[in-house]
Amino acid sequence: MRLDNMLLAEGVAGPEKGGGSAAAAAAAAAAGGVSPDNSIEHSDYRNKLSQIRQIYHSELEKYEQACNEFTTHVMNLLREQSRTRPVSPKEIERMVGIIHRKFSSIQMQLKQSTCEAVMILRSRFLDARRKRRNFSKQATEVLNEYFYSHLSNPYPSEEAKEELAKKCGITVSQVSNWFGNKRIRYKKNIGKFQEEANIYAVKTAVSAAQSGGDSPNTPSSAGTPRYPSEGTGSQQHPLLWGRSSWEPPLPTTSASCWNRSSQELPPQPAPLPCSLQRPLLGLE
DNA sequence: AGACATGATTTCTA
DNA sequence: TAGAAATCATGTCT
Repeated sequence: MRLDNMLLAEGVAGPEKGGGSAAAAAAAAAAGGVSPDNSIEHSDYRNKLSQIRQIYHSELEKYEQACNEFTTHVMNLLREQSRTRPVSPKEIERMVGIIHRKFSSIQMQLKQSTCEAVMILRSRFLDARRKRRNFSKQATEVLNEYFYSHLSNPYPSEEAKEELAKKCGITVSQVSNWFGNKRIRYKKNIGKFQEEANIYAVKTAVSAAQSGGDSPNTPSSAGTPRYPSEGTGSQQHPLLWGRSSWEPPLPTTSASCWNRSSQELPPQPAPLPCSLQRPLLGLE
């Protein structure tokens, strides 16, 4: 029964019209992404689902036919036997019951394997990792601008995340993912990001100079040359992220760690690891 | 084809 | 429960 329900829900069993499209739409919605080529993948999903559906129905038909044929065959046999021995209606009923049970268990297997096929298709369709798309250049730019102009505390608030998400045309959780990835990758390899940081520092500085104020997305904080001083007033590199005392794997360059607690409290001028004593971003 | 980049997921922790 | 860290899976570049 559960298998039946599932096949019905997936549009494999049940009426042909629109079969699967609802499920595909639901799957697409669950996937969360609003990719431009969604319709392509959507139709791909539908095609595959209708393939499964076709196989399922043709197999089902075959089984039903075979079941009927076998039943009549057995009935004929019993009829023949009734000439030589008494065959009660009860016996006939029993035989038919056995045959039907056998065939329904075969049908069950068919349903089960169809369900599996649908699940695999669905998981492929839904698995966001499989359909990962890089963000647009403009979106990455917006995120990077925010990140580098908040280097001292790259933890956007919920509102900031929402605003960034809106600007970038992505979801809030994608923004969170992006910042999570960015923070960890930045910390792991600051050297590699210095050039990028410098570029955004210049950008922010230029746009600040042009607008004669803060850049629109960095209302309260300073851009990179002005950057890390967000709240600290310190000229030291105040990067102190990381909820636990994070130690850089290679304390060669101006390593840093962020402190989650620094989100709530204005960053303390405080105990920077010696590795933070040098200015960051190759601006020394 | 392989290396690297990057978005998403999983696991763990405070 | 948000974030760190590790890892996965795909995209992109050479």
